[in-house]
Amino acid sequence: MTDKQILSSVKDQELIEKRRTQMVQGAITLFKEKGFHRTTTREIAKEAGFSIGTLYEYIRTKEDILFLVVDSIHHQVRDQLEAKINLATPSVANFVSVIQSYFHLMDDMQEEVLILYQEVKSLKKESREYVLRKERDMISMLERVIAACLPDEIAKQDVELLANNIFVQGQMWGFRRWILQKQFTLEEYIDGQINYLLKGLNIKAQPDEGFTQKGGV
Amino acid sequence: MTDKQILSSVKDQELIEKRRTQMVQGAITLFKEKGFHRTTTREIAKEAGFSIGTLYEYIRTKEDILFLVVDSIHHQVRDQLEAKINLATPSVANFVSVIQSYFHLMDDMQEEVLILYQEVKSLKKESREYVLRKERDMISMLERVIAACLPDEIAKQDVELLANNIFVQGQMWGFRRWILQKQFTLEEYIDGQINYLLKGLNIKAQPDEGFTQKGGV
Amino acid sequence: MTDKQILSSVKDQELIEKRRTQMVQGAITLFKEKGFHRTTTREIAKEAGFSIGTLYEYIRTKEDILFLVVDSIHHQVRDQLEAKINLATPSVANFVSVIQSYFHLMDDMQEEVLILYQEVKSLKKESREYVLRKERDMISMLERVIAACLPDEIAKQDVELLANNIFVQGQMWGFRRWILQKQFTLEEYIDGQINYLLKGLNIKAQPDEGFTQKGGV
Amino acid sequence: MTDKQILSSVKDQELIEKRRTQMVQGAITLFKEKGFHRTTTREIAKEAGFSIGTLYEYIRTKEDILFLVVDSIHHQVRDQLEAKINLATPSVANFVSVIQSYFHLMDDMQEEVLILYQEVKSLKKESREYVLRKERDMISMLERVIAACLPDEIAKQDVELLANNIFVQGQMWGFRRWILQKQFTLEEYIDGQINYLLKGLNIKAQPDEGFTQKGGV
DNA sequence: TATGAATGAGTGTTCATTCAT
DNA sequence: GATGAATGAACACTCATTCAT
Repeated sequence: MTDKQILSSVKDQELIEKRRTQMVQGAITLFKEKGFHRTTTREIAKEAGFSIGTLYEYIRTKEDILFLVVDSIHHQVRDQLEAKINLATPSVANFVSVIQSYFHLMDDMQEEVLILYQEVKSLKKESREYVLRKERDMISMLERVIAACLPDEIAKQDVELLANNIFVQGQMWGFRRWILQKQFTLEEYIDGQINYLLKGLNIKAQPDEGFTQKGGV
Repeated sequence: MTDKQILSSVKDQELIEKRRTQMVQGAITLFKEKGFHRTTTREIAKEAGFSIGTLYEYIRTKEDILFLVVDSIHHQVRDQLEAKINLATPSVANFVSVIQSYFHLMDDMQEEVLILYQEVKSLKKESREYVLRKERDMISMLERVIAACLPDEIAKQDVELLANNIFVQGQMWGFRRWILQKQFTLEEYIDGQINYLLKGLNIKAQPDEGFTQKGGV
Repeated sequence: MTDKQILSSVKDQELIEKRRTQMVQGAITLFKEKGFHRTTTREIAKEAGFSIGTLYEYIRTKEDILFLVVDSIHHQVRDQLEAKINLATPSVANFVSVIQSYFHLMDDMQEEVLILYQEVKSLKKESREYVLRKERDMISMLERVIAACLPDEIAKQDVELLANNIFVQGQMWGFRRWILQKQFTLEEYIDGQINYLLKGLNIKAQPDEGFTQKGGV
Repeated sequence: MTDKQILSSVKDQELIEKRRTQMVQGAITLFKEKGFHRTTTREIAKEAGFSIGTLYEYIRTKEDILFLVVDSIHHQVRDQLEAKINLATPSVANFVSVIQSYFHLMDDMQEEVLILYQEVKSLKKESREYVLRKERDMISMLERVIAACLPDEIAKQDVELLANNIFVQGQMWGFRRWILQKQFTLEEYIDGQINYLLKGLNIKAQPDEGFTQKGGV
């Protein structure tokens, strides 16, 4: 549904998907290093493994690449987060576990998230709005988890604020790594944040164990 | 101390300061609109009120301008925040008041803070580290306020985490305005955040009033 | 005889003719709109109803298409003009009628003639000379009509000049339409031109009627 | 008054004029050879004697160059023609002399006139209309000459037709040179055309001399 | 000190043409 | 014979930076 918006001269849908995946992977690699503006379409083509002419068979403008990249990152985050959410038997432990997974995910995708933050404003209005809508969806996912697991304790507006805070605290681990990652290990950071969250909600944390799952996400 | 790092062909220190102030103001105006990469040195010179030749008498490269801009924004934030901090008689109310001031400040400087977030990575390593050091200073200010006003209740690592959270929550109001400012007024946002902070610290909020000062920052 | 000069990978002569006809029709449509240089081979293929690969099975270069187009236009003009010429019983009325037919033809083919004028110089020397030879043939046709119908009154060089003038005045109706077609109807234009022609030749025009045939060409 | 429409980053008006003159001369040289589309902006810059960057200080787009070229050619033709027109004591001889001058001028400027014919359609609507208006002015000049010198003999619509015919016959000498210049010398061509003109107007040509001035234009 | 014209490497993008399937 | 994905040379245009005045 996404990719249809980006026009391609090539007709074979599978090929389009394959080439765009290559393109996006190459672009992400380069954007991490040098950002969108300092990266050349030629460099992206080379990194993706095909010629500049071929690149432009699958997109119309450089901005299209940025859109595909941003969209792809969102998809990854969303899909992986969704996989962690199981609201069959909602509970505080359930909530905690989702938050932990989300923080680990943000750890894995630090640099991708940085791209999101730094380059979204380079998109044209329409694409930007599309992307922001996607982000709202992700926050909604967190809201649903909160509402399901902590049902009676918290007003609608508080749910929203909480979801936003969690969302940003996860991203913060990555885009403020130069300070946070000197002061905390990931586990410490997660424990600390969850601790405050629960206390702020007047929920008792289990006293004798950290919240952090041991095995990573 | 800052400006000495940026070389200028001009000798007159006062003049340097004056021209750079013009230049930075022009640049900020333009960066808000179009970001660093899409803004031309010519445009900056024009906006500043002098010629491109003159511009280059006071800097060496376009990146120098970005550095000056980022540095200037930091200074502004820092100075205004410092003015709000009075630790003569530390108290919870005192802490709350500083946080409120900081949030109002972040509201005023939304777009400047956006520049910080989106363009710092365009600085060369050395400048970037300089800028990040400045940011650390600001977080330290918050840490000092926390440590002074809430002395016994909170471990060192928690202070750090808290300071970072507050710092980012303030910035978040601006750079996530497209979602937050649809859901909350500034006062609601501030009240909500402070509420959680204090509850997370097991401090009772005064029951019969919002925390928000009425008269703006 | 023409098409043999343009090489094709395909052997079947009928197919060649069919495909080239499609190609030429598509190309003319596009050239009218945007000219030769602004029209893409891809666009021509699409307009012709087959793929770019197929297009190149029937020609060698883009210029070949232009040649085919120009040649085709010439053929059309020539064939239609030839059909109007009947020198069995030559007379002034006969002459007038041919001229009228020619002017009507030029009216019908305004845009095609424009292509001739604007793009012939884009042909390589050899093709250009071929095309110009064809044009000379058409002028010769006019010369023959003049010589046959107005035999005694006019020297050889004058015949040539006259033929050229008539030829250009016909084209002029199309390629200067932005001015002529505001000032004259086609009938007025034809009458006017023929009037001068005959007076310049000291031939009396029939006093009580316009020369213009009523039923178009 | 013309050039103001083409924006330049350079402020010095004299310099603009100088550089644009260089540019236009270089461009004309190249357009004669290869036409507008096959000529590169870099080639124009080189031919003009400056860098591609400098070229773009004086224009915005390649089309601007074409406009300047077309406008310059028109100016030249117009100015030179105007210099030949002296209607103080109008007479048939006067008329003949202007026509002769015009034909000689068209001979001198054959290739420039070709550019006019072949490239005007590459201009955007607005510029094209501006150029066509200029051309109408030139035809008006011819109309005025005709009306002044041959006052009683010819209706308004006939004046218009005549002016257009003369105008095109002049240009035709150049853009149909491959045929005309094989059949006629310039003098023969001029004599022939004027001869028909006058006969068509029932004016007696002086019997014992050609009309052609001996000394060229 | 101030100016602004000059520079040219670099960028996004196009498009005629090829060739494996 | 037909297809259309791949190619890369070529192009118009930009912009940070310099330097003579």
